[in-house]
Amino acid sequence: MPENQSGRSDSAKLKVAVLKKRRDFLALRNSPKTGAPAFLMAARRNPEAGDGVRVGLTVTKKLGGAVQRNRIRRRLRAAVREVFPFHAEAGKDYVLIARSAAHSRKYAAILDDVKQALLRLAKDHK
RNA sequence: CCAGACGGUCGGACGGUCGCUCCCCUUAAGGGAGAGGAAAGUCCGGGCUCCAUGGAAACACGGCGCCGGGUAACGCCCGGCCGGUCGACCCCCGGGUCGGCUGAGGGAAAGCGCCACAGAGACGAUACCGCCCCGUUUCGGGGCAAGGGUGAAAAGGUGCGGUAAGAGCGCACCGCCGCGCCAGCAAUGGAGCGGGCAGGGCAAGCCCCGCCGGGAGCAAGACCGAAUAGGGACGGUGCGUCCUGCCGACGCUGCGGCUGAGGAAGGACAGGCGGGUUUCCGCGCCUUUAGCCAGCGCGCUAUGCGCCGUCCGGGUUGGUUGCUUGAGGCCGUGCGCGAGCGCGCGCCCCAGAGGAAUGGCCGUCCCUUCUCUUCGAAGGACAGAACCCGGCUUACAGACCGUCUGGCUUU
RNA sequence: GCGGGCGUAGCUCAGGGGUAGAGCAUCACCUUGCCAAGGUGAGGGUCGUGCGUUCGAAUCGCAUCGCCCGCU
Repeated sequence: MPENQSGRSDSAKLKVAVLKKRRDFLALRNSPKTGAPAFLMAARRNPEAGDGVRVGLTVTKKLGGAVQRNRIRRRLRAAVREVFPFHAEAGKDYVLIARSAAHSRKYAAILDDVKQALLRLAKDHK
């Protein structure tokens, strides 16, 4: 896999869990954010995340009907699955808020966006 | 062959790789299944579950409405009747036949209400322009409702006769009303006889008649139940009070006082009457008539608060279930014009998530658009299951099939 | 899942079968040295969309689109 060159090795992959509770999403509202053409990313250190990370997706009704929203959610989830195990910070909660460009932007570009956003958030937090 | 209308069917195909949800099997591996015709809107009808295990009637409210059939049921579907409209043909100008499309299509001799403007007159109404007769012909009296005009609608239509002019005044055809007859399960139709003809429209206005409907909805409902907090019972223990205090579903006195239709704080912290109303029958459950205060009587030796332990009840996050085998699909066959129904001991099992799976990338083919010489580039209609069925409605690129209509070509 | 409401002038709203209206805003004129206020007048409407009932629909019925709200 080329994605692990600047990140962890295969053996050190992080476990990625799903963020489910509404209060966890609300807690992320005032956390540091960074933007990308296809989404907005917020992160927050949370002991409940444990060794891995937890990720939640937000796709609002403003972005379209159920078909459009499903497609956006699936593309973002595929990107998260590829990038997060190697570049995310352990013990953190992440939330990605989708924007309308997530529907038509090239998948390779989204992969790069996710990676850059993770690096930016890690640097800001120091 | 092309175009249009209507109806029906389908609605991208195959493969590689990395993943997701469920099921099977398992040490691991592995195998199988995985969105729609509308899954949508939530407009109807049911199943299922709860509302206490109920029953009956009336009222209110809501819905439906030609007839027959289909169905678990329907406001759906099928067939028929009648009406409207379009086309073709027949034909004595009126009508008939066939075909397509279409109709929320009971009742206006139960009652109430509305019918603006225009117009002379608009609901059981009317004589403006007129027509005709008579008279002292600018005018008056009488007769008429055929013609003009208004209007959505003006008291049957057309023709002939008739008349002073007219009029169902008379006649023929059509329409209308009544009567029985025939055909049909019925809606309705047919011919006959009689009557010269009788005033409308709106019920998607109130309403009348007939029929139907108890309410809520899988976040229904059932089960298991952590930590913490809190409730109850019992036991132990410490302290306070017994000049007392406290309790009582004990009683009395006080036209006593204060508070009371609330405030503050905290909390998941148990609650109330019983289907929209009424009546009748029958039944279950809860509560004790606001509390505090003062005094008296009676009763009790305890009682209150804190801590510890055991048990019990409630039930939150959460988990399990309901949850997918069903008015099921396919094939064959019989009945029926059809919607559909029956049969086979025929074949099949076909999504079951819960911040919610069916996705990412790549290749070949099929379409569409662009460039148009190729190479090539972009894209794939409408749209995503959430308890399950039957319908309706709405959205939809393109392909195919059938019926009808029109055009062109050929024989 | 269940239920309710609203779409009318640029804005806020009346009108519930018979010619579409009010206030504010806009424009013009009067008034003033100028502006504001005031006065007079004018323009501005697919009544969200479609189909139907009716002689006639913003109004009645059905469907549809958009927005808002409540309960669980």
